Amino acid sequence: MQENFYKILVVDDEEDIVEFVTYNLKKEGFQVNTARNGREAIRVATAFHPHLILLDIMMPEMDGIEACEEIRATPELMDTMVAFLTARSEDYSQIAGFNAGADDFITKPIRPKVLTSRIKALLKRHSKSISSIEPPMASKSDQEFGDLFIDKERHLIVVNEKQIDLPRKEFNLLLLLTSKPSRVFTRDEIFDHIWGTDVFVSDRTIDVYIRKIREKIGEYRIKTIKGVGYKFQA
Amino acid sequence: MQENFYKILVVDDEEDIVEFVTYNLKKEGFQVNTARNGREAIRVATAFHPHLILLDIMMPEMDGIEACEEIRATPELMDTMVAFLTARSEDYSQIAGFNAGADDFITKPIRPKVLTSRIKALLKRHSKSISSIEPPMASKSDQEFGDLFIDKERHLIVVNEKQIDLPRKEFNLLLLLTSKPSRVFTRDEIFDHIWGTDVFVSDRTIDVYIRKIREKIGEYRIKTIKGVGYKFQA
DNA sequence: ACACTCAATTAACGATTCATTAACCATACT
DNA sequence: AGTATGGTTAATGAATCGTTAATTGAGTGT
Repeated sequence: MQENFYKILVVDDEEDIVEFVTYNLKKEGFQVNTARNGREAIRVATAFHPHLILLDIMMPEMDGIEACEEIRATPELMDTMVAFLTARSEDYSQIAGFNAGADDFITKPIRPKVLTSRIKALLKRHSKSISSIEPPMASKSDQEFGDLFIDKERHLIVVNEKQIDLPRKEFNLLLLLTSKPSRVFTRDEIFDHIWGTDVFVSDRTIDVYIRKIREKIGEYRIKTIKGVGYKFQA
Repeated sequence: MQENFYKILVVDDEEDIVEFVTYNLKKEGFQVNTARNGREAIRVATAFHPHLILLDIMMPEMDGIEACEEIRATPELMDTMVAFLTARSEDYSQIAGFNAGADDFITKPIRPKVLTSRIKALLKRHSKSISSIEPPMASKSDQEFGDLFIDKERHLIVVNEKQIDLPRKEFNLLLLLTSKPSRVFTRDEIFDHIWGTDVFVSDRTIDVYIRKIREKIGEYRIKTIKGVGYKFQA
């Protein structure tokens, strides 16, 4: 299964859980988006068109059951699967969940292994029943280096399970360096790649970006080769 | 550099660009051939045996990345350099180019001056042998001498499985000596290649660098030929 | 149209590393 | 022994990089 084709929307009001789940899904190569409550989930889902929505039941604003019902009532989200995240104790909610149109339940506490294998099984089952799933486009999967993930689609990185947004230039520069780890990129190459041959910026500009990136991903990852350039090490 | 010795293959599906680039390269005395897509490029390249292929990324039939991969997998084209023509950094596809084995990239819009100077630098680097000395021994692959590896791309050497960084001048000097093992390089030759003919440095400078290199790679590897120069032995 | 925010860049200075030289030592050859 | 050449170390000078803060400018929302 080419995971990076599949899009998953994670919905929970607890930031910790969202991050934890997102982290683990991304590590498996899924495209992930998040929402904090049911209402937000609907909004994001209609734009993001996920294959699967992981939905917490208890949430402010609009709870999971309601959200699921609305999703099921939305034609564009017809083929979207919904799996509820529930605490083990609240099994009573499962009944309501299935009635609302859930495809599966995943119980907290969440074990990464269980989560991903469950999701893969779900998606596999689903894709068989749906004819319209296209082969994944060749889009290069997100890169991963130890505890650093680079998510091109969402234009952010994940360091130590924390999402960090990078401005465009920082992101492009990081992307360039990581495109071939250990390779030394000269300042000229960097200028060409990020600014192009017809733009001239000060010498110190690159240093400043390197500084900002190092602040965010850790000092040791980008190495300076004096008189030559910079390289990223995995 | 004897430009009319070098053969360049220009590959792009946009007629305008091909003509523009071809015109400028011919004006500089290069032999130029063209192709309109990746598949054609492979075909022409195997017959034309260019020193350098300028490859657009986005093309019908077979894109630049694929073409590059195939070129890299073709033994006869082992020593051919590949430079991608790419739009600016916003398009991430170019970054895949490095992984496909690109030697360089040139960003559009193309400026004739930049284009030709870049190409000359590339060809010079490639025929990595030093201008006056010897026929270009091609392979740009890393060099290996017993337990000494020289990795140009990462700008480091590996001795006894230990990675050691060399400052620029040390690195260049080592590269010069190893470019033709056992050949004796006179002090004058070393000066010419490392410093150029217009810079004058003290006599002892070379000795100091030799000392530093010997410290790092072992004493026995660089031999002094008194009254003549130095040579590296594999 | 306004302020507000933040990315992008530059400016100014500090810090580090590299390159080079100076000064002296060692060796080989005549 | 004397001279020429190379070797070694430490000190100086030069180039390059790092850092912080300030400035500019584009975009966003009111």
